[in-house]
Amino acid sequence: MRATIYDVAERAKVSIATVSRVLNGRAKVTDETRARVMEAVEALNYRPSPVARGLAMRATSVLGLFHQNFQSIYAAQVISGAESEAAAAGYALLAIQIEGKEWSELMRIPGRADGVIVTASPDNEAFLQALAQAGTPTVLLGHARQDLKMDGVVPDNRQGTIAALEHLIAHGRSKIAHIAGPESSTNAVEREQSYRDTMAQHGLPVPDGYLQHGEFNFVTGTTAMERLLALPEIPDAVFCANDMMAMGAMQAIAAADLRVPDDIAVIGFDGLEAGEYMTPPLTTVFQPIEDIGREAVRLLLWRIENREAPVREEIIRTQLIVRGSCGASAEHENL
Amino acid sequence: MRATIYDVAERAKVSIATVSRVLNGRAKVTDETRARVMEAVEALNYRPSPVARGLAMRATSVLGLFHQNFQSIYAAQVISGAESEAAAAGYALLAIQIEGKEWSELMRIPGRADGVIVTASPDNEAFLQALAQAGTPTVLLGHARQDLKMDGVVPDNRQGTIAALEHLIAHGRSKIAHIAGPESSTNAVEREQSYRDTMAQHGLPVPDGYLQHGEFNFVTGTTAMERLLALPEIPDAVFCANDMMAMGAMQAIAAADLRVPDDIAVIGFDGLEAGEYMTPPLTTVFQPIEDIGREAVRLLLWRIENREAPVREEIIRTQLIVRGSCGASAEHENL
DNA sequence: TTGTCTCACGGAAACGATTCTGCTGGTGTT
DNA sequence: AACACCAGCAGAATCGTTTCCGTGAGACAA
Repeated sequence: MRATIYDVAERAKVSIATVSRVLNGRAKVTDETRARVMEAVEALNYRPSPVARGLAMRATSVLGLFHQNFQSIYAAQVISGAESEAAAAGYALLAIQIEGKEWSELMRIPGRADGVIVTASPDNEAFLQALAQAGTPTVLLGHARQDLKMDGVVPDNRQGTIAALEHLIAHGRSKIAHIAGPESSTNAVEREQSYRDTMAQHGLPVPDGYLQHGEFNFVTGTTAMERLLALPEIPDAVFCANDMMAMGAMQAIAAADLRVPDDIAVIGFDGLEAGEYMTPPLTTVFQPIEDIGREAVRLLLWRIENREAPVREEIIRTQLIVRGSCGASAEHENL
Repeated sequence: MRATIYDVAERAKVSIATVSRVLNGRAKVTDETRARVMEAVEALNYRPSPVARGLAMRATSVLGLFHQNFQSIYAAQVISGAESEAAAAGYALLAIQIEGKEWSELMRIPGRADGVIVTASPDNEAFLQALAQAGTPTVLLGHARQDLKMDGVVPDNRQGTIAALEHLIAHGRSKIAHIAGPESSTNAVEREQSYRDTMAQHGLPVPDGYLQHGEFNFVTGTTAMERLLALPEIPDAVFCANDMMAMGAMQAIAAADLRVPDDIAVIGFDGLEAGEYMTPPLTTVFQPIEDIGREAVRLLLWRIENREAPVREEIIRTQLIVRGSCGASAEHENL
């Protein structure tokens, strides 16, 4: 079996309290005793039990990350950023997919973690309520919630959407459609609303059918675009709520023997690496997804230390990256 | 604070032992006492502490998943499959990126988990040795290791590679290049070796430069393809060690004003959804990545129950999916 | 009635850490 | 020489469970 603190104490001829002190450096210990303890630790290959420590300290050094499901490059990047940041602070990361689980099932996690990060979504409301009631420190991937005392990390969807649309408008497009994401995504909802607002503000119409919905993946981008292409008046630009759908849309446009950007301009949202290598390269609203994961962890760790501090919301800036697919890249300008 | 088992016992007027019995159903309890206990549990919103339980039972109901890094759709799918399967069995999943960490740092995880899944790689050797020495139940994403008593889950790289190459050969291609993955991936190494073997077996040459290496992502697929296109004799087919690089290669081919599959046939490996929607659709060796994650968890849970059983290796079958990019799709045949 | 057996349940000892409290012996002051 | 003081360490309580062992009460046979 694994060596325990008792084994170490016995070998070093000290009490377990002293072993603990040496390992945590929380109190004065003679150099000589320290050396004896360290020797025993090495010899026995001792590693403190995180579980026992967790019980004694009422803290697990574990964070939980909840997201609808993990089968996307978006989720992968959030996890990657969050895990790096957590590990750097000595925390481990539990990854949990929300989809297909009852909230009561999800509530078995808080007992294992010191805090959790949860993607905001109307679907999660019951779960969030339970978390709030349990007093689990929680950071939302989405807007902060004063009522639940939960902090938030959220990309600037509105600003990003406005940048994309105004860029299209400035370059002469006016029949601009939108392929939105699912209603379960607060980001998608916000981008959709910003699309409506911005179009209205510029006096541009949103004809029937110009607002299509997808599921943030390639194939629903394609099918949504196909619906747009079946409209009586085909749009001259499409703003997509994420890059995967934008790539799917480009595929549908090519399949219809139309050209991007000449016939239809396309702009995505995310800034995925793959978009850069499309033909033409995808213009996109970049959001640093890994940084969002990192920032969520930072905020959560801060919250764990400052339980009573007022709710915080971190807004992550987005940035329009102009490439070929919107018909206004540097190369195009030079033609 | 959270209610403990003592609070429940007090309210139900029973001992904590009885509360434990009721909750775990391990012994006979009167219906009447059971009801009293359950009432108290509800009223106090009691949830047993997984940490205390873990200490008492010497089991955490947590599994660890280690992978080089999580910034790929491949990693996302492994995590997704593993998490689903683990959750179904009542386990939670810790996700840990190996890259950038010392093995001693990684060894802080085993104490938190009942077992771990690790992607096999020469880079991880020291870590694997430490895991074996610690006696942590371990399943490799790769070949089983008799010497370390670790089970393995591995796709049939050889069979998949042979299927892809023989398909190309059967359709008249003979100047077949290979874009391999990094040496840190045992899957990549196996595919590369199988490529050499199969080419040799068919008496086909592998000229200088026909073997290029990438890093399993889009951009290195593009650059590797560019190197192939700069060769004195351009290949008439490229077999890529994964789909992302294959898509990158197609991009490079298009940029050189050559046509897929007419000038150069392309086959990938993975079966990613996105490949289906390329132009032309990507022919690929499909491997069920999520199932690999699932199977690894199943194997690990079995191993935890059967510590002394002989080492097992699960081989996951791959399947060639013929689409447009190899020049032999059904549509093409019908021309 | 007495003894035996079984069924429900209570008591208490783990599990492996942290940490509060208090003891001991050496140093410094007067 | 007497005392206070402090540094360094040991003892023991504690965290919240599970589970072994034991006990009292009731059922049943003798």
